[in-house]
Amino acid sequence: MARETVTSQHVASKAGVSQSAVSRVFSPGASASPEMTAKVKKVAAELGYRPNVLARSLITGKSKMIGLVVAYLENQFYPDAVEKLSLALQEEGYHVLMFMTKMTNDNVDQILEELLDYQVEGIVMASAFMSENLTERCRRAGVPVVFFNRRQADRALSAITSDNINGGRKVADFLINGGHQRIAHIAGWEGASTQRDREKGFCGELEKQNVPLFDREVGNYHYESTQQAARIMFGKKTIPDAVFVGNDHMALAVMECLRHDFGLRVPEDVSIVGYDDVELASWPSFALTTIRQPSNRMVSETVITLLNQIKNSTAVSRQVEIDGPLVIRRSARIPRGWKDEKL
Amino acid sequence: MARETVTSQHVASKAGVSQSAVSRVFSPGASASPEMTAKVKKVAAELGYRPNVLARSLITGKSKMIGLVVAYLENQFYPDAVEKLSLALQEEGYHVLMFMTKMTNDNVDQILEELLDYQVEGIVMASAFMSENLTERCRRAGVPVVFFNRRQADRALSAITSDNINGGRKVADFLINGGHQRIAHIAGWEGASTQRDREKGFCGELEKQNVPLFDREVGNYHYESTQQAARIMFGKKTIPDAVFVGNDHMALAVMECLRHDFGLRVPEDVSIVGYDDVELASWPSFALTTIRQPSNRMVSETVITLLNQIKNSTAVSRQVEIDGPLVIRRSARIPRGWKDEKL
DNA sequence: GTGAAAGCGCTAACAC
DNA sequence: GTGTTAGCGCTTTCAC
Repeated sequence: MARETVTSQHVASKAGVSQSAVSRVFSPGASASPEMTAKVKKVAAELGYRPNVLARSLITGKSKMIGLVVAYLENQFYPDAVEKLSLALQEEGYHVLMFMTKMTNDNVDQILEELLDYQVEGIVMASAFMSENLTERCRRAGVPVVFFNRRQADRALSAITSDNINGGRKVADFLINGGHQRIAHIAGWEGASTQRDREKGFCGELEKQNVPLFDREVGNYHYESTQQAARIMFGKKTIPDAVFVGNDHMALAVMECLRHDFGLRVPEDVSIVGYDDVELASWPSFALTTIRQPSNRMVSETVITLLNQIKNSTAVSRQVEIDGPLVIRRSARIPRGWKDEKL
Repeated sequence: MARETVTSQHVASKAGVSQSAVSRVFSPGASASPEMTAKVKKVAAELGYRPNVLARSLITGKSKMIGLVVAYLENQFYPDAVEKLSLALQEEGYHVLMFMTKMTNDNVDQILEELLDYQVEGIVMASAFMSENLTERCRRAGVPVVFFNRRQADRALSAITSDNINGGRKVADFLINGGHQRIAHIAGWEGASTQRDREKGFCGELEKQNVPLFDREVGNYHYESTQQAARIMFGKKTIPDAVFVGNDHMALAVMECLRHDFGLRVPEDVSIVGYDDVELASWPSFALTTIRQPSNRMVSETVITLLNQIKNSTAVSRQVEIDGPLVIRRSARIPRGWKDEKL
């Protein structure tokens, strides 16, 4: 396995032209005559030459790489988003340098330093948190950051989310109108803005309509912890007749637990509402009523925002909140005469 | 957002040392006195200097990047594997440049060229196919390729899979012993070695035990196509009493279809067996009997194989097949007196 | 142990 | 349009 790198110099010598001529032939904007182009491309093909992107990056200052930081792929919403994001960026000529991290911000800082070391032109943070210190570094390095499905307090940072507050509000209204008496909440990780906003909207609407929150547990976005939370909540003497769960992934865990551990029926005994509208939510076994997060639009807004900031360093940061509809299926009792437009 | 790059030269001037001294301080193996190290690190921290990995790569020939090509993240097995692979490579100081592709090999060739342009040190192909032409280019470029969950005909290429033939065989034996009379198969994409091997083992064992294959359809690893396949198979006058489905993702699609479209019970009316043992398979709603693909071991073998070939260019390619157990749950009738060891 | 100098493979002025 | 020249930011001889 001899690493026999073919350089532009090799092509140049063999074609009897200058090295920079070869460079021009492979540079989209540069000027080269048809004959030159033909001759060089021919020799390049023979030798199997392709420009070294790293060397190019060094000089242009454009690596054409985007750093993607993602915390966990367990929740189907993320693989789906990662796939779409990756394809969209490829479409634009960018490539994704991917980093996994844990939800807690232990090693995020280190990971981000590494990303910057690779001279990425932009960073997408999906379900991960970033310290003040780091955001400052990114700013100084001129590397724009877009948060996907998370807000940061810092308005100087771009963030693309669904309208989580309004989503939570919709769920509360829907459940109250469904005549539920004991409405509970199982929360995701409280460090996430997504969770805080959904709960804020949800509880705000309950309060507004003078309905107390019957019970509350935390599932931390994990299947096991969520089932444990459900076992505590439904192991009590009086149990909720409706639960708003912080996302679909947890909502499904709750449904599994209620049906199989407690023999409860959904929605006859308990109504369940989730958030995200992942693929699984539509499976007939679950038919989960949920708020849709429009991942297509979230991804395209992310790409637009990021590329805009990359290309135009004076571009201002954006906080985009995309409204998502309540998708009514069978996991929650439907209010009489309910019209979707009501929301 | 001024892109104010801090170079080793800046640090050198401010610290009053040579540029190469700064380089040495940041090069793991190089020799620098404690005082020098302290002085340089101090100034570097003040300036926020970090070495430019791209420039380093250009000279060392080591980009510390691994290309990962993945076809679809819909099947939970892959996000799980990608997460593990990414973490394992990060552990070893490598980073993942990720490319999404379509299952058909339309644009894989182009994507691979782009990967090579980025000077990746190795490539992991997960659920994607690679043309002869490209494998040759990778060989010439000295970039080792490891196939994950796919074999290639070319023995010069490394491949890590589970023992799919034996897995298929186990399923057939299990179903026959369960007293099933009409055993069918719903296949994944026939272009995948994984599919061919599983079916080969499955049909081979049926034949050996003189049991005919009752019916066969193709689901192409997609939810929709699989449900369509199931509708055809179960829309006939006589239907199977057992189906081996090409992977869990499809098996779950079949279960949903049987239960909700046909009102059939699993396993009382039809036994279902899948392949992979994804997280979902263990959910009580499905309790899917399946062959486990040990993703942890598959990932670690992938990393070992790849890094070994990177570090030692004379390292020979490996084809690793990891045996996975039959995980017996409730989706398929269990033979009387069945002992796991039998397999 | 440290500095000077060369050069990784390429792009981008600059003359012609 | 094309060749010449000068670097991008770094590692790596090579003297000292």
